[in-house]
Amino acid sequence: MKIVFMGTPDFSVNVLQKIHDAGHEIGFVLTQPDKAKNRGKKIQFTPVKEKALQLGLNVYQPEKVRNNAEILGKLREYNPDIIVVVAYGQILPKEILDLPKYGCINVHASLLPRLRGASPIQHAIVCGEEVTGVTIMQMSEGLDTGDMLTKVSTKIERKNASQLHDELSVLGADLLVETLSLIEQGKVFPEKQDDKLSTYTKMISKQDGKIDFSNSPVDVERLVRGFDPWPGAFCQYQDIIMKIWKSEPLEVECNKPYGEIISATDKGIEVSCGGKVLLIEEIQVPGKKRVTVADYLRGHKILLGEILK
RNA sequence: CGCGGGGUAGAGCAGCUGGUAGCUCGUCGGGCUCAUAACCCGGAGGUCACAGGUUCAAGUCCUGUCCCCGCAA
Repeated sequence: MKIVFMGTPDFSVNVLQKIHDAGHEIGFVLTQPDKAKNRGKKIQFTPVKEKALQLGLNVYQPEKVRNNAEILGKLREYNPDIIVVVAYGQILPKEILDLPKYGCINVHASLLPRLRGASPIQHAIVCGEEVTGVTIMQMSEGLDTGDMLTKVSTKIERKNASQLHDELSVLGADLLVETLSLIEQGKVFPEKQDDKLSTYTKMISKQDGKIDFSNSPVDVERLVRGFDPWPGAFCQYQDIIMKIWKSEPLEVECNKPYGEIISATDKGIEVSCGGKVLLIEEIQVPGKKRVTVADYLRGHKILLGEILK
């Protein structure tokens, strides 16, 4: 098929690669404009741009696709059979959605209609879902509201966001390629989403990683896992920010003030949390790398009775 | 040139105003013990990121480079 690809972050890269590997013709690629990022504010290409250039594809990076005559012109000129959108980061106007023969399809990292929106992977974990997956849908004007074409699911178990992200990226890429051939053969059967069952996820901000020790240890552990590697779950110990990367909820009653440090051994830091106990096993302080609590204790002290907040 | 912390034994850290490196753990050997992540004795292990410079002498001061990380975006 003649395809135009739109995507931006790492999650999209696998999909682009596999479409290419499957032998489809990719007319060009749209990705977000390069931005000054990270330490030093260096201009960085988006992951999709990196991959597209490596594959020898044309790349365009419009600030806005809406009301963009140039992009619309290029699309009309190329006349793709279908547009594949994976975490592009811009809302497509109706004139683009309706342009290709098969319209626009989107790879979304959740089992729709659950977890629509910007951060389905992280929130699948944070919200305590047991199963999540990828849905390929026909795009419509609403946010992740289009008809569903195909799905694949996986158990979350104790995966963190990074692991789940990588897994869903691969599953999604394979599913998309499969879906493309189903579309070609006319074998897809669009299914409407039941809006009553829908949930939405908003964009994550740094502050969302702040731990509230009045919540249950199970919830806190999910936050830790769901926000690994970004933005990370954190709290304050004395005057430093302490990130928590691994933890374990303990089924132990505890009536100490929320956040109070009960013990600190090579096994971890036990902290009062929502009436029970959370065992903190891996931490990070500013300027340093992630370390196990055992390692941290080799060179630092953790004062019992201090309150994490 | 966004702000800042850091690179010292396998791991985590200390080392003040310069004088050939120390702590905890691990590791190896021995001892004690019914036994141990316990305890005792002893040992190995470090070009102090890299390259220059200042100095009688630099991990410790100066300059440059590389790498890691927190914040901010």
